[in-house]
Amino acid sequence: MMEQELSPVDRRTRIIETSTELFLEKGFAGTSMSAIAKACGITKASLYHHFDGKDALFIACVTHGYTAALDAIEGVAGDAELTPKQKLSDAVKILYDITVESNVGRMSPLIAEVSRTFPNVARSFHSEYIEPERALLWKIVEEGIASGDFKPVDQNQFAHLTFGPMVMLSLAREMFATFEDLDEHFPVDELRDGHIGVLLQMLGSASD
Amino acid sequence: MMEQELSPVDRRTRIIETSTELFLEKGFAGTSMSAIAKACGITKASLYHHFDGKDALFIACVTHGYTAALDAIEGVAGDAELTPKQKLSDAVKILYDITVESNVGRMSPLIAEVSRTFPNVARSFHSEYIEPERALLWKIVEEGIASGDFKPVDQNQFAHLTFGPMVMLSLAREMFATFEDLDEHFPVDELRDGHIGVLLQMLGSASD
DNA sequence: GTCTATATCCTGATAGAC
DNA sequence: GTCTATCAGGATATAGAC
Repeated sequence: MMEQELSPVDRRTRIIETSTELFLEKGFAGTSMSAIAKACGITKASLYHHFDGKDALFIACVTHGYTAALDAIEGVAGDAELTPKQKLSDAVKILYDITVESNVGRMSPLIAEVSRTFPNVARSFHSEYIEPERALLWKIVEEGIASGDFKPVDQNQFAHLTFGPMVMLSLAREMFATFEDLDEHFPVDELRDGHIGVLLQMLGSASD
Repeated sequence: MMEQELSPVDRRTRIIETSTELFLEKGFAGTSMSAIAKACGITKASLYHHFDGKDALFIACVTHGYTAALDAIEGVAGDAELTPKQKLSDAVKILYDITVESNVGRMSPLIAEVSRTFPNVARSFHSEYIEPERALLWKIVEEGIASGDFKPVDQNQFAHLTFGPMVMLSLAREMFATFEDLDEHFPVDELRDGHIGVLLQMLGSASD
């Protein structure tokens, strides 16, 4: 099968995905437009045809994938077939996937890097991604409290203890990405499942 | 009082502290040697007299402060006057201080940024800082388990749930450093105290 | 130890042909 | 939309006087 011609939007998406990889590897300032162009197989001038500049490209990278990630959690939160306990368990599993594995989730150190230079990037990351994510999770907990499945907890405290471990795991796996024994030091599935157990215990819904 | 002459080692320390601030603000690649020299009130050439290059300076910044941070926790872990519960509570408080407020703790996004370029920096951060920190905390928990004050828990799981929230808090406060309502979104003391409560609950030592 | 001056390379970004 | 060629500025790093 021969190489398919790409539509403009697909080509833009390809550039975004390629440059996101590079940003994640070398940081924002450490990734040059030349390097991105080369990785995309085009010249710098062509790259500048698609994006107004490095800042605009970076912002596109950060924004890309917000909705897909949020939709995944929304799918669980809105599933009428599931009990609150199942919803929470499934939602946290998806959040681990998003935070630890996906590009959106792995972006946090990059946001920190540019937070002073592009405060608006941090703002949008917070309002368009972090806040909706927290709200979706909290919706599940609130429902469980209302139905009597969960006992009342403080919202900020619960978010702190839910997102904290998975964010650290994501950060640690970026920091120590070159370790050959990364999975031994930071095993995602094992830590995630134990974490879910503790959260259900907190909500007074520990054992079956 | 007139400006005191600085010893060579103090001058080096001053450069390290000044450049650490800049690295934290703009990242590694985003901070130039010119900017560092200017902030230190010397020229680039003088800066290169003290450090072999940007890499060496950065590594000095990361390494600087390991011991001071670890000594603080060791002081609590070794205090014979305290009960295991008090030790744990005090240690976590100190860990919050270190992780959220101190330069060493705030370095994580920087390590992530350079993790592929300088894998040895990540290695040393892990072996000289992260691992000793985990070991000191675990020593407290083990003692509590041995004395019957705490019930047995899994080491990795406990570390995941202890360090996770504080690391995320540190990262979030870096990411959203420009927010005027930062303390409202991420209040350190409140989240920390609630977190300690949950940890003690996990260890079966919840209420007095 | 600090300076001025400079070397060398790479950066983000653009002009204009095809 | 992609290319070659080019710009002005900034990057790391060094040479050599004081």
